[in-house]
Amino acid sequence: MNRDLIHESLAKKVKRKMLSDDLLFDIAEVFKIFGDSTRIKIIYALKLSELCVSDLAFITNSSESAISHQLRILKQAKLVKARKDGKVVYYSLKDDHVIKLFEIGREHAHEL
Amino acid sequence: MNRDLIHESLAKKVKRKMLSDDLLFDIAEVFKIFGDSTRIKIIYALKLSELCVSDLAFITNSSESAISHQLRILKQAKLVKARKDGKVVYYSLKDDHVIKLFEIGREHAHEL
DNA sequence: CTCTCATTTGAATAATTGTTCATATATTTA
DNA sequence: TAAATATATGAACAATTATTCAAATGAGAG
Repeated sequence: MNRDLIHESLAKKVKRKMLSDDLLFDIAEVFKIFGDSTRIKIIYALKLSELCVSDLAFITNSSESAISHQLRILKQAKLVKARKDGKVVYYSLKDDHVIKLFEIGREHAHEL
Repeated sequence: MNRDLIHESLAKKVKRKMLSDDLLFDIAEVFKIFGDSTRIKIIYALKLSELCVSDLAFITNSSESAISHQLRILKQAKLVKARKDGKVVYYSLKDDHVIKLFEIGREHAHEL
């Protein structure tokens, strides 16, 4: 790991220009949220309409518990917001940013 | 999992409009690639310059082996391309799409 | 041809993570 | 108040995955 650098000046220059580890970590975290089939399904469904947990369970063919766990993760990541009405909790996307990220991922997936 | 639907007609309508499981899976796969600190570091470094394995190891403070493993994943996902010159293999980003995705992730991370 | 160097590869390990199951909470209804 | 329903939660389990280490390629230099 500490051998001589092949392109010392270039490598050092790039290293200086790197974003902070913290920021790069946070960026990776954002993508990690999108990197799961169930969550991507939830996001796309919520792009179409505000929905409650059992709707999402039906739409994605998963259990209510699994959906609830994933919604918690999406909420913590500030990608979805919740609205409670009686026993039912309605979820929706937090902002258009989420849709934008989804669409670019979709474009790229389409290119494969 | 098979109880009555709360919003039957809405849920069925959304389910009909869902993208195919295969496509949604592929979209999640794309994001999964970006969802790792080491790979995000590699991507950002390659955004700044074409670099070889040991450059990347130095820049990201990882072992050459770890970088090589991750580069294989990035190459399989068609996010980077390789050019060999003697003993050295130079890596670079495959297209601007990668940068676009990175930048949107960065914007979102910034908002947290 | 042998030595060195850059990279790759495979197996092993450790850590993370998504789902399930059982149970808990909260709210409505009888 | 008790029963029913929608959602949430915690622990356990299985599966995935990133890194490390040792060894193998592959290419240039002596």
